[in-house]
Amino acid sequence: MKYYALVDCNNFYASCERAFQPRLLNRPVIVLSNNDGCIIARSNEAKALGIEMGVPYWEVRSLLAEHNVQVFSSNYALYGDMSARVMDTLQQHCIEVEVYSIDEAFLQLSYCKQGLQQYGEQLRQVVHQNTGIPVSVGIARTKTLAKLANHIAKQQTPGGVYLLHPADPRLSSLSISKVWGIGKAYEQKLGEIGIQTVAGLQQAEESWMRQTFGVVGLRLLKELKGEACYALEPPATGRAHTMVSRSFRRDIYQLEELKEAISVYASRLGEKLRRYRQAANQLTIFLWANPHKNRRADGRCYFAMNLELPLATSNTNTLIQWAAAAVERLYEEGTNYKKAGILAGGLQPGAVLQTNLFVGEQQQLRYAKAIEAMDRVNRQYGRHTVYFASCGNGSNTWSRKEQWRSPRFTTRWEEVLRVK
DNA sequence: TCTGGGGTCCTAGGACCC
DNA sequence: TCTGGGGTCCTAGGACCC
Repeated sequence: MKYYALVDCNNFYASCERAFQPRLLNRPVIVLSNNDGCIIARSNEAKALGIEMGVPYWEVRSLLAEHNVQVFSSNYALYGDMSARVMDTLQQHCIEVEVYSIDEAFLQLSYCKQGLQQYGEQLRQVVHQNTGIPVSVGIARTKTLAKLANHIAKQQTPGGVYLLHPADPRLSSLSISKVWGIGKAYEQKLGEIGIQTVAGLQQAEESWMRQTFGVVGLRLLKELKGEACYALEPPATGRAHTMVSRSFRRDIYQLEELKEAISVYASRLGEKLRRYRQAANQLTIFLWANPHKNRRADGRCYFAMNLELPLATSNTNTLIQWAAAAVERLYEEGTNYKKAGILAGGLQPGAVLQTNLFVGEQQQLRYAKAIEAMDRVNRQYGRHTVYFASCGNGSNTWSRKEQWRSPRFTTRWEEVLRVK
């Protein structure tokens, strides 16, 4: 019989902060989103204080101060590196691993000879030993059930490992909102016809699920009943889209500032594309007016423009030109813009060198070399060491806040932990 | 004052074609 | 007066995920 395990890091970002700062142990810790806007990770102590996920920071500032909660800005360099260490450890102990997100992996246990429970406990121990990150392990016959098992492991079992059978009595009191694939809308729709628990949902008619929630709903039901519809995914060969978008620290009214912002985002997009060795055929540039304080008569918030590029590219210079031109056309005076972004689609592999009648190969080669040199310098000395003039010199007043970022302990020599 | 970012998949509906 | 039907492709938008 084939089994799936879901290994999920507990309070991942908060645990990463703790791994290098023992003073944080047993104290409430939270991590904020970009722009220090919302709370996106909480240690158990912080959860116990009633601090909810996704809450704006300013709403709970006094509560945080009152309980001496330790606050951090997101430090993605640190989290990404810690994630890689956790995944390496898992791959050393299981042949079939699907890295599902930065803090989760599915394992397929068909060849596991030991007891499943014991195997889970060993995994937990070795990951903690190698990385300092605590994980929970859920095991079941389908991925959807393994996700649920992991939820139970976190909430209800001291050992952090749970083996779940489709007929487990705990499912008759477990809310459907905990099921992987059921969000707010589906929870409400199911609630309207009296389905609130997982056990209740397991009784639903397959034909009704198919009709009401499409193939996704049907698969979800089958998985809950123990019939596997999702296998381990092979490693992604490349994303379909790549996006860079950011909120501004304050509303922007001026075209020049918007163009500067989109140039910075286009530069980041170029870096991403080049890192994945991809080139984009299509770009979507979008602007958001502030939805919380909309100053427009028509109330519109979203403005976007699609572009087909004559040549697939990952060249920053080209991306900036297209993006800035799109912003000029989208811009309307008097609108308070809060966010902008750039999405690359139609991605092709490699394609560093593209020529056409107007830009000769020699010219392209020179561009490519210049960009390559720029990437190298920025990797070594930090982003924004070399940049395009249209991106401004970084002294703007719109870019994000990052007040409490911890050192990048594992990826920057100058920030390595010092032990006295 | 202050409200995240980056993805995927599916479906409905329009355009177009024969 | 009577005014087809079925297929494909594309896009926008909704739902979900972490």
